[in-house]
Amino acid sequence: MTTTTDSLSHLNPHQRRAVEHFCGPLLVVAGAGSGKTRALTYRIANLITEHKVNPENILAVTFTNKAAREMKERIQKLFAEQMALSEYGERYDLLPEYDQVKLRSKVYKLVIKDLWCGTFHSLLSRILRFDIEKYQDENGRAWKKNFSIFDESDAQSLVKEIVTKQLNLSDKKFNPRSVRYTISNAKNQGLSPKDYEKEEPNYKGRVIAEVYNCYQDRLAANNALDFDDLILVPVRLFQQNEQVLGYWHNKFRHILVDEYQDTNRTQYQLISLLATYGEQKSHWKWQNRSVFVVGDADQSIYSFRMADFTILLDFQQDFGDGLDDDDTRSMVKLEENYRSCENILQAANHLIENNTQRIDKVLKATRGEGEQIFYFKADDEVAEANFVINKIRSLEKENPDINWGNFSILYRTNAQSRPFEDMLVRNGIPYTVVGGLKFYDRKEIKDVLGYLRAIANPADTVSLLRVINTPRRGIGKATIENLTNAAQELGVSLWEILSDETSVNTLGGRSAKSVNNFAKMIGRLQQEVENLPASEILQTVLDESGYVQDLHKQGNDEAEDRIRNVGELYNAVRQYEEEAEQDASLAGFLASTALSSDLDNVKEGQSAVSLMTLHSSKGLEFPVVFLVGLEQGLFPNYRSMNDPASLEEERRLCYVGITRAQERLFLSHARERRLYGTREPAVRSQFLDELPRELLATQYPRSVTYTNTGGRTSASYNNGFESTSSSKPTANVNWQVGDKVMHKSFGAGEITHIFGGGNKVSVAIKFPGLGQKIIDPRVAQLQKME
DNA sequence: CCATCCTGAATTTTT
DNA sequence: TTCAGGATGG
Ligand SMILES: Nc1ncnc2c1ncn2[C@@H]1O[C@H](COP(=O)(O)OP(=O)(O)OP(=O)(O)O)[C@@H](O)[C@H]1O
Repeated sequence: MTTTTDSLSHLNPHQRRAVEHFCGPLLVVAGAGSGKTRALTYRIANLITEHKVNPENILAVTFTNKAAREMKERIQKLFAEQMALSEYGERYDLLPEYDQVKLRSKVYKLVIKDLWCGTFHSLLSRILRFDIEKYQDENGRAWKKNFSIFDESDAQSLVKEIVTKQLNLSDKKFNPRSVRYTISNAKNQGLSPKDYEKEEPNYKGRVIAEVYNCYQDRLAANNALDFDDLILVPVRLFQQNEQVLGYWHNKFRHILVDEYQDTNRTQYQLISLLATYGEQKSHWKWQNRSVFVVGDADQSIYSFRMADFTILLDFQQDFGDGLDDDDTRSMVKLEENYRSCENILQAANHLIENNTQRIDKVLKATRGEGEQIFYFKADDEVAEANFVINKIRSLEKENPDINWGNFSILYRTNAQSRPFEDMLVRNGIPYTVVGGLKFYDRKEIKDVLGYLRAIANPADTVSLLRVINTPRRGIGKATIENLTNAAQELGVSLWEILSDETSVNTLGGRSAKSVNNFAKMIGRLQQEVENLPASEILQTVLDESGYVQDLHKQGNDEAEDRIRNVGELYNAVRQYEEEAEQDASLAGFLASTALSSDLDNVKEGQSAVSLMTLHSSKGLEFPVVFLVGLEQGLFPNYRSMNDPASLEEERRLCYVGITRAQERLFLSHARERRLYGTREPAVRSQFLDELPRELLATQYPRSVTYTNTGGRTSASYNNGFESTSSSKPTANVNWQVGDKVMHKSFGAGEITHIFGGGNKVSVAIKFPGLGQKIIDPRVAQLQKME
């Protein structure tokens, strides 16, 4: 028995059909947790072993870099397991560590290295490093292969500058953020500035088209692309250059796309071009070629970024045989859920049925009923956090085989993480927040990357301006303006002025010397970019720019932090060089930083509670999930409540959240929430009412935790649907030294002393991280923990 | 040229 | 509440 058939035993018959699919189009549709991603992963392995497909002919698109990494690891493991049997006649996990490593690295060289597996953005940036110089846009703009990738804040600053400085418009009327958003949407629909103007033939439309046009000019002048270009440029390039398309069409014989419901029109076009060579359907050739997509329309949650789940619904017509479900050979449905306990699954299924824009699906449970879903109503966001962290503590304590990494807290907006973080810190529980401020978005990191970008891509004026006087070198606004103006007058890049000593001497005034020194440093490194490894370039930048020195001089905690972060960046470069699958160049590293998301830092198996938005949680799973902030206006978000389609997307988001849970699900909301510093009353989310009541518990069926001897449980655990009176002092309890207690604002602690007796008791409690406090249990709300 | 204080806007979601 | 960007004064 070969291992392929062995691994097929990890699949149900429908999955197996998907996995064994060889040529032609195939759509796998199924609800959450039905093993779509697993099917896709196994199919890659199966193509290679059973059908002898060369890994370099496979293109696998995932939604996040993390998903790509995990998929590659999974495939690596599958092959290592297979080779362990064939070469050692032994199960992989029984081999000594040394042989495991040897096998893994062998598999890496043989299979993984050549596999093109990543997000649309990272895969296409790789393609562009090869071929972008063959591209020209409709205005003759062109790019070189050392292009920079501008992140969202670069893009927004550019738009702002164009609106206010170049076109002298009011940024009140043309808010740079929303203009940038509009441009981004246009690009994601494949519209050029001219196309956009045709679509919006009014004043505003004309202005935005004008900004868009200038924006593209500026990008090109900087030899830079934004995120949207990474998709759009390849599509245009493929459309205008048959040879280039031919090369990639020929290379990628088998294309696989995960989370297909969240692709947009340009991404779809790209897949379509690669798979069909842009030919009419009647000319398509499927010999040794396939398109395999998996998705779930009910989990489409990225329409704000122009994702369009009708692309998934249309797959059968676009690529498939278009036959109905009973006769089709180009679609497989998976109907068993392997992730969640039945209660959780039922709640999710019930909720999503409230959507009208959907096709009904079957999703059956394979796991037991599980515990009831627990619903909690808190007084405010602090009490909500308190509830969640208490629960986490007690579950962790009760179950020896549960660790912090099994918990996740999911919310609608990043801003909600704060109270949970505070409470986790207080309790000394390790946690990771995904999203919010990304590592590569920190000021010090962006500064240092600014140097690297200016070195890799001299045309990158944005980066040059960022670092020319960071740290301060006495190059002021006036000087910079002089230099920039000169560049503009001459129609050359800023760098061409900077790098010419004479020009700088003429224009630079008193700071000419500083400018020349700066330019020499950058120039020297530009010469070395081809010869030196990226880490060495970074090291030189750090030594010569004075950046770290300047931080040392500041000497405060914040500066210390920054220095450490810069050190982290150095490690990241080193790691990149070591793993350097493909493109070990500085430009390659810079691309990876621009495209990295915060999720990528969350390593499997690290024992820390995860906090993230519902959007970030897509595709993940956790034994215990807390879905928090279920309030009207927050979730569903008020910006989505007036439009039925948007409301349905919010509901899908809720569906995604619920279906992340494997064993336990806790839902919570607050009656009052701080917003911009003021307290606002909050109403429970309609989504709570859309769940089947009988599945929700508001108090524990088996009284495990939190029961006071005095009978009544703490106020918040009463009939949760009624309003609760929760500021009730603690009931009469016999306190003892050593008791573990929970305080409303200080969190968990342990009693170290008892003072007085009878009615006049006060207790000393030691709170981790807060020290010892003396508290009157009749005033404070104190709960005894089992 | 640079540090500090003050004002007003911001929170939907992200590759 | 937090933070970026502008005004102000050294
Ligand atoms: N045939 C199977 N037998 C047992 N467990 C399975 C099987 N297929 C998948 N699983 C498990 O079920 C869980 C969900 O699988 P997977 O992530 O592939 O589902 P999915 O459909 O991609 O989910 P989502 O829609 O949420 O992205 C995983 O833990 C996976 O290991």
